[in-house]
Amino acid sequence: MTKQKSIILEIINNSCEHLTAEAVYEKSLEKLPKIALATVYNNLNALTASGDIKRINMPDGSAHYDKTIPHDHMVCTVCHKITDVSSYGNYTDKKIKKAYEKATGENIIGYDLILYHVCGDCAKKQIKNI
Amino acid sequence: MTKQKSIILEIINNSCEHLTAEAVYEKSLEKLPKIALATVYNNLNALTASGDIKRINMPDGSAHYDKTIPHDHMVCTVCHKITDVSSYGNYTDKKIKKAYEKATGENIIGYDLILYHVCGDCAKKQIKNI
DNA sequence: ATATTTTTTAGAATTATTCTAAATTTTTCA
DNA sequence: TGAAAAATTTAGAATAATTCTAAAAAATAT
Repeated sequence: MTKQKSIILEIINNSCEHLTAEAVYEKSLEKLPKIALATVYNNLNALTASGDIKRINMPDGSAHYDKTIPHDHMVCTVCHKITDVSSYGNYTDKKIKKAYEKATGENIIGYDLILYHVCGDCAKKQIKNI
Repeated sequence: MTKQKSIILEIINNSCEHLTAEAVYEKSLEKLPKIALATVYNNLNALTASGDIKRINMPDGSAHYDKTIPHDHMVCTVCHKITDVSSYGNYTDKKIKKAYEKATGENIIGYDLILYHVCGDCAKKQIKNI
């Protein structure tokens, strides 16, 4: 575990946002002004492979990095804002896994779920434009 | 609806695979030897925007295009093979929407679900390697 | 403490995708 | 129908995200 790697992990674990590689790079520059962008990519890949962080792929193809505390994402189809959604409180995740294990006969290790909605701000704007 | 557009739509609707833009381009060359890669990208974007096809973003960041008949995807975490999973037979999709509408208080328009498993072939190989 | 291995750095290279401007095709409607 | 307008296609240049390379630095093992 190098300085670079631990700072990158810390940045992701301390952020409430869903950072892109570029954004992680910019934040890491504040702590390590000499860090290379390639190092950020290396470590994001390594941390994703080891399961310490999670990569989420947005519908527009952009990659964001996230903590591993299990949760789902809800994306506004208009402005693309990402909101975290707990997948725990209601045990939905266990239900989903069970339903799909039954349907497929496979052992479901995990899943990624991205929900789509129109956020409050965009809904307001849409009403105005009618 | 141009020749190019309709051929691209046909390729995606007649394929059982999950084609990348490049793969769609190669298939379309068989029918239209002069088609430009940019035309393929233009039309994939247009068809996605109009809802005639669907773009799926794999965990490794690669984009694949798919028919719009609603279904989910199961990806092998070892070889990344994609398998279609019906989301209809068991009404799971309605249940998922309802559960998350209750949890978030939002109107859920839709969702993308990617399930992870280890496929039969990879499971066999893993056993051998122990 | 020295050798070996791993990681970092900086910049070049690659890949996927988008942009641009001219040519072509399609659509509009007089 | 046929000219004008609008939209699409083409080819290639441009861009952006990511990976690769080779040397330097840091970490780890002996």
